[in-house]
Amino acid sequence: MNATQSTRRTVLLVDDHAMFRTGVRAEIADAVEVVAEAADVDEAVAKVLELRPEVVLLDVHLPGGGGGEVLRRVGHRAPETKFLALSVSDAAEDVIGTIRSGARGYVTKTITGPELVAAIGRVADGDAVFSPRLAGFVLDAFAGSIEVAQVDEDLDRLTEREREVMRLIARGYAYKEVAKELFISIKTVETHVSSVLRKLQLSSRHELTRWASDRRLI
Amino acid sequence: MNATQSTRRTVLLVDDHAMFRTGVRAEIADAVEVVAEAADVDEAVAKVLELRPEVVLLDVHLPGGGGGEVLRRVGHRAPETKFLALSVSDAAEDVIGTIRSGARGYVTKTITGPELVAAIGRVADGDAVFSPRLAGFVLDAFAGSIEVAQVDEDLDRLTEREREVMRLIARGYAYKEVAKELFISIKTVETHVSSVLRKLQLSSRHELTRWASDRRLI
DNA sequence: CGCAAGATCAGGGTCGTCACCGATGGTGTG
DNA sequence: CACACCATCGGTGACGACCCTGATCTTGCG
Repeated sequence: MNATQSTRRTVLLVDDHAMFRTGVRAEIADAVEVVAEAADVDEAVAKVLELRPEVVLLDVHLPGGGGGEVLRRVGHRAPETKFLALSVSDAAEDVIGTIRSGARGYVTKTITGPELVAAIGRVADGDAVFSPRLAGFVLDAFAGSIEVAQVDEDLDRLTEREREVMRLIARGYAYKEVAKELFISIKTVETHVSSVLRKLQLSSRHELTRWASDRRLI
Repeated sequence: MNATQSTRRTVLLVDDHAMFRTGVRAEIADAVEVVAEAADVDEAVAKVLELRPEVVLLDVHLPGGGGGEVLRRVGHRAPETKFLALSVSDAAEDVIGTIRSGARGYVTKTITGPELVAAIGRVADGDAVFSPRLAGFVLDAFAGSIEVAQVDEDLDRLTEREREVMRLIARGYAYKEVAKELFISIKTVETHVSSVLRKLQLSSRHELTRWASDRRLI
């Protein structure tokens, strides 16, 4: 509400649509300083590290992995930078996922220019900003620890034994350790792992780790 | 911001200090309708079920179990009622705990009358309301980094670069992918990984995954 | 009973992982 | 200016991960 008008907020604008970036910039340029724009994940990562903006306006659906990927890659390396997700989507998965990655706010693109400026200011001050409907998602997920709708069809296709092996592998157990843990031979572990990788369409145990990590299965 | 001025919000005021209730009522009575007051958990539970107020102003420290107890007992039975915690405490445990129980907002008693009225309106509209400093607690906790107090001496001994590499390896990235990600050669990645494994006294990338997994670093 | 599917195991091969050896250049510090 | 520390690379070799192609045994089902 008060804020400083002399030193304007520095903002990085990340969206894959140039026209949208132009529109946003026109709407907020009077109140904040748009120091740069980025059109994909790699570009966004580089610009954040280079310019250290106070706030990053981040589109959720982005070439190269999405806005969440940007957060995972530079969020920890730019602790002073706040991320405000700006998306067309109001789907619970997108909202929750983005917040889990570390975003400080999430507003939809139906927002008006002045509202966006206010949101940027609040996020920069350390507050959290959500469109009214979206705040419910976050608090529900947090309070209910329901884990959203993790109905993974891929996971259902695994057999019980395969899921056991998968969990241990994803947590970093060596084949030998899994074998000892489950009282089976290394060769059997290999077979199960191969089945899991094939069913999940992955190509290595490392990808499996990332897959499980992304889904909070470990 | 807009809200309806004709049909005023119905509010239940819960606090064990009569004088404080009187003060709050005086501050907000012009803008909202305080339909009742309650001084302890049992009374609050009964009033909520009887009167179905739109918003419950809930003190966190309350005789009979605290504000969280009220939420756990009637929150699910009064889905239309929103709970706004109003407390002297700004301790992270209180904030997180109350939100976990289902509160839609949390403000400290340093708030002014008009601000409280605005907060009541926002909560009633489905928005989440937090004092700026408190929002950080909630999102940090939600993002899974509650255990930040895990000042691992081992982790401190890693260099910045080593931590970056470690994080990616633990998440399942192949050496090749880490190299590409950090713009360095595979050989350098190997060197860093070796340093990390030696410093953490681990013997493989898989043990590193488990190590990081156990510490919620990924 | 015939048959499918899951769990168990082996041999053999490719490729990534990791340690041990070495090297260079940049940085900060006594 | 030495000296330590860090980040960056290269070679070699042993070992594990992973795939492919087999196999036996049990369980459930029409």
